[in-house]
Amino acid sequence: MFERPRGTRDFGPEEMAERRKLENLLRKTFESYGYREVMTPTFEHTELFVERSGEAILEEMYVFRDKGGRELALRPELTAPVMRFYAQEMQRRQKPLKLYYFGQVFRYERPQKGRYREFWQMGLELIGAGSPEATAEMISVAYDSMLNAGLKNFVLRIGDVRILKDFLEKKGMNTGEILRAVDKKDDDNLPAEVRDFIAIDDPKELGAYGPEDEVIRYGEVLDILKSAGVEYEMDLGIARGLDYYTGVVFEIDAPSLGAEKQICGGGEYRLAELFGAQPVPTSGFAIGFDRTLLALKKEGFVAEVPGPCVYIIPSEKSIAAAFSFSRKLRMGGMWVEMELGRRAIGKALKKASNSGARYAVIMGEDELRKSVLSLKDMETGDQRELSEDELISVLKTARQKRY
RNA sequence: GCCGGGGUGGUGUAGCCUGGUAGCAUCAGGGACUGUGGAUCCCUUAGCCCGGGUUCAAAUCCCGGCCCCGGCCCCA
Repeated sequence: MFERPRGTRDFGPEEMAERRKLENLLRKTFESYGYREVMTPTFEHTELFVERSGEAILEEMYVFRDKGGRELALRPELTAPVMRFYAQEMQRRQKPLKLYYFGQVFRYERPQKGRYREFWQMGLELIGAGSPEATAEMISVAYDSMLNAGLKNFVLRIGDVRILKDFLEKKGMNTGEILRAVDKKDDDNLPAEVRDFIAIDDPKELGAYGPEDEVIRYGEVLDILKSAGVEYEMDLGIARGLDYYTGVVFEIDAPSLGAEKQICGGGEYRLAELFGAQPVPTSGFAIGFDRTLLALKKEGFVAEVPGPCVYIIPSEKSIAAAFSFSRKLRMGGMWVEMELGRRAIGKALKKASNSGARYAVIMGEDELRKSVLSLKDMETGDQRELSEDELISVLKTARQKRY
């Protein structure tokens, strides 16, 4: 027997129903804000990701050399590919350009709950709009995504790395170590003044800090969101690892997930230049699809498993007729199952019942003699004999109601 | 990369400490029920993660590997 490679998963029909349901809820939210989907390759030149994130990520990527000697990597994230796509082919599109994506990404890390080597991200890039309202809107897409997905227990935190870094620089403490401790809220390893700074929870108290224009922008973003009813916490301790974030940043946590609780992260960044495009204000975020689903399932998220509209049970003599009748119904868009195992009627009805079928149609010897079909309502148990046309109209009505 | 827990039919589990016939439930297939479903009863298929060691004998004890789970590190 073969085993799955470490950190990968198989998804059965029930799980796929859940995944598609969440995917559709998120897509609808993104599209309600005018984002349009793009897709990029699953692998890229390794250099693309190194350029974006630094040499260190080589350790955490699936990298390989192809037969032509090219250095390639399975994508570990989608912002760089999308920005590469933008730089290459979409620079002259009308701004703001709103792009979203959904796809799997790969990271060579030690798997644990909510952390896999192949996982899915849905995210967006807002290109060519840097106003406070643009950023506020981008954040509210993420917030609404969680609301529309039905997630109850989540926390949106909003910070600003430009203000944070300005503060730390002025104190001469802008080191990676401090940044990590800040990001982790590791109070024991933080100087008191840093602790006090990241504890500020009202933008009005930022007057004494700088840069002034950024403090104003940050406050505006927060005001807009607040007046729109978006619930958030101010958190200047969000460092978001990378250098290319330029201003407002945010994260969403699902506390129920434990160690791997971050389900969304993003902010304002500068990346276009890195890929050879004209400088353009950009922001975006990525939702960890799998973690979001895990959090939802802890709250009872389920995908309804639909059953067929009709289950058709032929006798041996009516197989051909049943086959073509089934096809006729399917052409009308109906979900139709025909008994394929030549089971006795009792067994076939049990099958029909287990499949969740609304109706069963029996095309047996008796029906054949009388030139009728028997329609059995699987919920009430009622059964009556109808002509083919009558049956079709009953099924069409039922379908409009429920299917 | 580090620390800890675990891996028994498709699924969920008992057995492991104290070595000696792998048990239960569920699902699936079939039958009781020769034209009427969800009940009941019966039958069948199917299992000790992999490799090595100790032993007369290993699911059980020991070592290594693989995989899963919780945490640390990392987290674009």
